[in-house]
Amino acid sequence: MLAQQRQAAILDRVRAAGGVRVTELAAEFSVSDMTIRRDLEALADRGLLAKVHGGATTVSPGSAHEPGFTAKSVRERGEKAAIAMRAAALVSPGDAIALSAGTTTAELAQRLVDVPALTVVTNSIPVADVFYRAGRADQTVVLTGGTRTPSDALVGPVAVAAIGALHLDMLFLGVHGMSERAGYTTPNLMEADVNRALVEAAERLVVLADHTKWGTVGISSIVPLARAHVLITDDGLDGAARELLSETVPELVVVNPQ
Amino acid sequence: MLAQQRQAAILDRVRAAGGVRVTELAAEFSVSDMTIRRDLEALADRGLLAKVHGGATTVSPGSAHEPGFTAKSVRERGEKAAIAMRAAALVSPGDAIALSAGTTTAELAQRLVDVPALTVVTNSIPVADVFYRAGRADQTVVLTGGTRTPSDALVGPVAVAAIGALHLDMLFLGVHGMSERAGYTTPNLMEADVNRALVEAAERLVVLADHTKWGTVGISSIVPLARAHVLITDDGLDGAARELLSETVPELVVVNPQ
DNA sequence: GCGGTACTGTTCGAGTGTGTTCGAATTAGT
DNA sequence: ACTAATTCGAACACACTCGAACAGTACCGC
Repeated sequence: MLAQQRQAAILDRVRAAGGVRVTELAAEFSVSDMTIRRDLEALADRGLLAKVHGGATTVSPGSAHEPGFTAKSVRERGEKAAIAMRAAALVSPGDAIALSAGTTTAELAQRLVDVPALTVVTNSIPVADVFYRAGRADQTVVLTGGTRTPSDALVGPVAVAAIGALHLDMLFLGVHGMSERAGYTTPNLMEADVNRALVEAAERLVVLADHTKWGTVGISSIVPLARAHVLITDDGLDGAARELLSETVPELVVVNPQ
Repeated sequence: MLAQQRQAAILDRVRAAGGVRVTELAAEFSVSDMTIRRDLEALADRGLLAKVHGGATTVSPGSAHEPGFTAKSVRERGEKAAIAMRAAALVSPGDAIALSAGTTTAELAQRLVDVPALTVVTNSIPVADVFYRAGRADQTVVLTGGTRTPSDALVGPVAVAAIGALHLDMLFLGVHGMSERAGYTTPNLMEADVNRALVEAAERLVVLADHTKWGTVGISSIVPLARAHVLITDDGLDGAARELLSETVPELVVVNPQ
């Protein structure tokens, strides 16, 4: 494989998943850690991604509000991966599902590309990209319309209207915060609108939220905690929160990242 | 084997695999590395691939197979540029316009990123990308929803419905073929639907078509020739066609590339 | 025959990419 | 707060790749 191709592939992965680890990439491409570091450095020099300890993340251009991909997000990748893995188990061949925008759902998308006859609706360009690149003829990917946010989500009345005409088996919703009072929240008003439309369009709501989301409150509420049918989180969640959630959400799934 | 044939074969391989190594090709065609390098250089000079250390890759890894992107199309690049330049002159600050999918409209998009307060509706991910990368706060870019075609256009009922709710000053429509009998055509049934919806949503229709489109008939008609308010083409168009078009289309603009 | 042109192969010094080692820096665990 | 485990980047060695220059071959028109 050419160095150039490897770098392009790395960039794709960063864009799709929000972050990558050096060791992961080294194993995947069968090269040394040093080579991956040099690739990341080259890409970072061109401003295409941001190097952080342990790997790299997408460069978040001036989006101070969006709790963007900092070094932290690379560390949390293990948790997100575990959550995504568990969520993927809920999907069966032939299902029609929706995926919201977010790094966790992008991670989930990568684990769903092999599910036969899947229909996927999403407002996230990176998520749509994951399926598109897989190029399976038996899968249908519908991108909602709308205007683009800094995090590559499509929002606005066009997106809401497009979703309103659809009906789906299941929605996998990635959120930026969850709390007892505010429910599931996001830092973007328009994105909350779209997410609410997705919730309405889906039979079942599966929320994906690692433990760091607990206590975080974004400016805009999507739906109350109890509206989710399933909440998948990780075991970093403290006991009190776990108890509260297990009483509020019909099905609370706590995964153990390794 | 002729050098020409070898270069064509190399191009095929690059397109199919996304990238090739010099040493691989040298072994396959039983020629020296130097010869392969010279082939790659010749192809790169024509913009058909990108040379990288160790081999070559497709010029834009990610954007899929452009139809008939042969050596000929390089000459057409100047024509497309001239057409796009002329089309850009029709746009004023504050306009709300639509751009269909296609290479010519993508070219036009690049010339519109500096127009203040522009609102752009498009079903082409690459076109949306052009504006998004420019990142002007005073411009609004709306991507229609839908499923993705191999040429990165969004099509289907979702796209048609999204467009149905919008009203625009002007549509710039790139077509794959035009003929007296079939009108403006495209090779993709679903894309024709979307294009027709765009035509309905726009006050004025500006068709962009270089002279090679004349006589080409795609499987699906969009609208008759006379439906366009303006047709912009280049001076490679033969006299008979030019006469016919000038009698059919309200305004025929023939640009001169260079 | 001759000269011209296009294509190819060889040689060689410079450039580029990769893996390894190792000490410093950062992070995780208790 | 301290220690153990990762991770980082600089430096080096090695292999591969590059392009320029030169030389050889084949084909063409005259």
